[in-house]
Amino acid sequence: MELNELQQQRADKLARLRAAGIEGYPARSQRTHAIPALLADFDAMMTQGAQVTVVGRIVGARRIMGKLAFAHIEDEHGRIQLWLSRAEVGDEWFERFANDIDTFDIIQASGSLRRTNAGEASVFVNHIALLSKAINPPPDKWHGLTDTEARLRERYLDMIVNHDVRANFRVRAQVMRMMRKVLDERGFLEVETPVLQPIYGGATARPFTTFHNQLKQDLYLRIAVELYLKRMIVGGFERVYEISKVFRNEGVDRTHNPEFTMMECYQAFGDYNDMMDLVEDVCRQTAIHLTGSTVIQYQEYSIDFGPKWQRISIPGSILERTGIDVLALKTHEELIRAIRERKLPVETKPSWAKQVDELFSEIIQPSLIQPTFIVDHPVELSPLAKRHAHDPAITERFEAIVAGMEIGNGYSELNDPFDQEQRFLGQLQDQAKGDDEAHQLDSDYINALMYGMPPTGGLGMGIDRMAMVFANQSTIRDVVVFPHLRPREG
RNA sequence: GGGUCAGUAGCUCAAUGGCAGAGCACUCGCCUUUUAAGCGAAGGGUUGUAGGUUCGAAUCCCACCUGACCCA
Repeated sequence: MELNELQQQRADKLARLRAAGIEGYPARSQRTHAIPALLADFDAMMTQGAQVTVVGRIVGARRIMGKLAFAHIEDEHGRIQLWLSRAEVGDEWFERFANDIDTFDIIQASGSLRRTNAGEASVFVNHIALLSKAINPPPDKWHGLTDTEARLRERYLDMIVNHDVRANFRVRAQVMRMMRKVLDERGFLEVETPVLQPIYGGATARPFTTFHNQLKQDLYLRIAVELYLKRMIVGGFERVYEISKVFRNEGVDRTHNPEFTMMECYQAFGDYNDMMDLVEDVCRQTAIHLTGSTVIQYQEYSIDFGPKWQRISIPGSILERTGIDVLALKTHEELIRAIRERKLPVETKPSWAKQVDELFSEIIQPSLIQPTFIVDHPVELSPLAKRHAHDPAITERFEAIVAGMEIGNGYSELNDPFDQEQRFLGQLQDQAKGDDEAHQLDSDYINALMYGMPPTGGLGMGIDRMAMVFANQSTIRDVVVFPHLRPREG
C-alpha cells in the first residue's frame, strides 16, 4: 500500500518495535478492569494498593516530559489517564512510549492507582504492552472530524472520535430490544421468512432485482415481509413477528434509506385496534425505558407518549385543510384539477390513490408532531387492507405519525380471497397506467387465502425512524451505521 | 429532476487575478505533576478532476465528480 508521510512514520515505528522483539498486533491481552469499573471504585482500590491492567486506545495528546509522561486511554465506556515515570516504567519503555507509541495506538497498561496533584484518577504505570499499532493518524485533537462526507466515508473513525455517534446506535439497540420485549410478552413468535422473493409484495415500491444462477430465475430483494407472515397465519400460527432489513429501490433523503429495518407482526383474531394499542405500548415503554418518562425531546418539540394517540381521518383532514373532498372526486383527473385550482404545492402522481396519499403527506402530515394515528385510507391506496365495516370506500387502516414522520402502518388484514384478487387486478390497471410502484399479483398468496385466514390485525414499524425519534436525530443516516455513499471518483 | 453552497497539508480553516499560509498533529532538541502542557527548530501541497481565458488562476469561465442544504 502507498503510505503518506504520517503513515510512513508510524510504519517505521512499527518496524523499530518489531526489531526490538515487540509484536505490533499480538493475539491476546490481559485486561483486569474495564475503565468505568475502575473509576467507580477508584479510591478504595487505590488505598488497598491494587494492581490493575487496563486496555484502550490512546486519545488526545501524549504529554511527554523528560522523566514523566501522561496520556489518556479509552475503552468502549470510559477514559482514564496513564501516568508514566521514567523511574517506574524503566528507561527502555519510557523511550519507547515517547518515540514509538502514538496517539490512536491501542495498548495495555499495568500499574497501581494514583491521583495527580490536580486530583485526576490515574494508572501509575509499571508495564506497557502494544496491542495494535495505528498507522492512520488521528484527526485534529481539538476540532475533531466535522466534514460530513469524511465522517460517513470513514464512519469507524467518526465512531472513535465522536461519541454521540456511538450513543445513537446504543439507542437504536434499545429500541429493538423494547420492540422484542413487548412482542414477546404478548406471546408473539419471532420468525424468519425469505429475503429473496420470486414475487415482491406487501408494499407499493420498486424492488432491487437479483438472479439465482442455478435456478436461472430472477429474484427480488423483499420490499416488505407481509405476505409471507400472513401465509404463516394461514398455517396456524396466531402471533408472529419478524425484525429485519427490507429493500426499496428509491431515493435517499432525510427519512429514506434504500435498505432499512422493519418490524412486522400479525395477530390472528385481532384487528387494527389491537395494533394501534401495540404501537402505543411499544412507544410508551421505550420512552420510559430510555428517559424514565413518557415525554421525550425531539428537536424543538416535547413529544408525549403517555396519552392515547389522537386519530385523524385522511379524507376528513384533507377536506378540512384544503376544501377538497377526495371521496367525491372519483377520478384521478378530477382530483388533479381540484389541486391545480387551489395551487397546492404537491407533485402529480400516477394514480388517484397515490395522489390522495401525496396530498395528505405533503399538506397535513408534517404538522402532526404529537403521536397521531391517521385513519380511513381510501381502499385504492391499501390493496391488502380490509374494507371498513361501515364504509366500503375506505379501509380499516392506520399510519402512526410522530414528529411528522410515518413510523408505522397497520390494518385489519384483507382475508377475503375474492376481494384480494380484485384489489390485485386494480393494481395491475395502475401499473398499466404507468405506476411502477403498483403491487404485483401474487396468485400463490391468494391460494393461501383460499384455505381461510382468520381475521387478523397486522402492523409494520420502521426501526430506523423510531431510532431517529428516540435518539433525537433529524436524518436517518445518523441512525444507520454505514449509510450508502457513491464511490469516490478515481 | 431543479436551485444554492462547498471541496486547499493528516485534521480544522485562511488566502477574491500577483511568492499557497496558519493552528493543531507529525519530526528533532529541552523539560519529574501534564490536562488543548510549555519553550526552541525543521519538514509537509497534483488547491476534487479535466479543459479554457490570462503575461500570470486556489481565485474568472465551461464540463464533470463528490457531499451538504433547500425546492419539486
